[in-house]
Amino acid sequence: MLKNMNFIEKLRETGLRPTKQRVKICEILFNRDKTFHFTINDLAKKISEELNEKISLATIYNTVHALKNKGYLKEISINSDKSYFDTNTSVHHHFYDEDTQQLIDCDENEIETVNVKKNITGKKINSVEVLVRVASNNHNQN
Amino acid sequence: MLKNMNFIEKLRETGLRPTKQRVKICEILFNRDKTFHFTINDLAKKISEELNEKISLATIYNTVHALKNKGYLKEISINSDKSYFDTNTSVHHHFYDEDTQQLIDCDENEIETVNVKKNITGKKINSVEVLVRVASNNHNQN
DNA sequence: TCAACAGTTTAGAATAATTATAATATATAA
DNA sequence: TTATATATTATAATTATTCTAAACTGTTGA
Repeated sequence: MLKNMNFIEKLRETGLRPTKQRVKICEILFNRDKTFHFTINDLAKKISEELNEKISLATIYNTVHALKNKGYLKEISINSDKSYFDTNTSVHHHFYDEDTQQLIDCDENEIETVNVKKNITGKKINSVEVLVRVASNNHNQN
Repeated sequence: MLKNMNFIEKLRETGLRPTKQRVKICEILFNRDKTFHFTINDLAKKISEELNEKISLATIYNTVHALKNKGYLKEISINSDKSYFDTNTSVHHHFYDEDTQQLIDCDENEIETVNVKKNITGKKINSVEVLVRVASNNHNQN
């Protein structure tokens, strides 16, 4: 998925026009070794730091949503006040460090398969994900 | 926890002044058999339906947060765009129906104990919760 | 190559959810 | 019952996100 390279082709393949802005954003998001967890705000900051030119906030929102809709990004809700995106789009689990408010990916094999016994009639399960909240001291654990 | 009754005493016990508004809100939230999942908006609507007098939105926010801080409510993040509260404050799991956007509680025994193998050094685990997303058809499963 | 069109970007306005403010009101302790 | 601390309220402010409409750009095909 969009790793290391030629984002122009990658974007085109999925029907997203490879505009200058989209390509730049892809470079920032996907030209890295490990998963990147970010908020729109983080991303906007990174863009203005690493790039010379500015990209409008509206475009950042649009692009992130376009990438999300094409399956290149995944949205994760932890806090009501922040929306995180994750470049790791597989079904996987997370640790959330309540001290630093950081998200940490958790490999499938680091949490034993979750056995769900309940069934909602007429519905099928789309995903089963675990959130492990950690902190160094006695925090309020909401 | 604040079930069935005398909310005046209950509130006082935890250092929350039992004002008229807080007692009313407690009655709406906790005078019920099953768990109540709601957004601030849901609650505001319910208040204006079931009560004659109005309670200001600011008060509703303040009260919900006060109740949350005292451990009477739990906040749950599913969508970035909605913040749910839950009158069931125990560590427990949820089903989320993506068709209806409804939260459904899941008893501890309906999901087998989750075995977390990973450790974050220097941190202790506060909670381990599972979110099972369900839908009737092939939905986008973000 | 280039014109035409559809899709995209942009600044700024609009909206929605939440929080802050400051005046008024209320609960509680003495 | 009075003084004081705390709560409520309407409204303003703030924040995150989405909308809008004009200007711009990528792509297609003549």
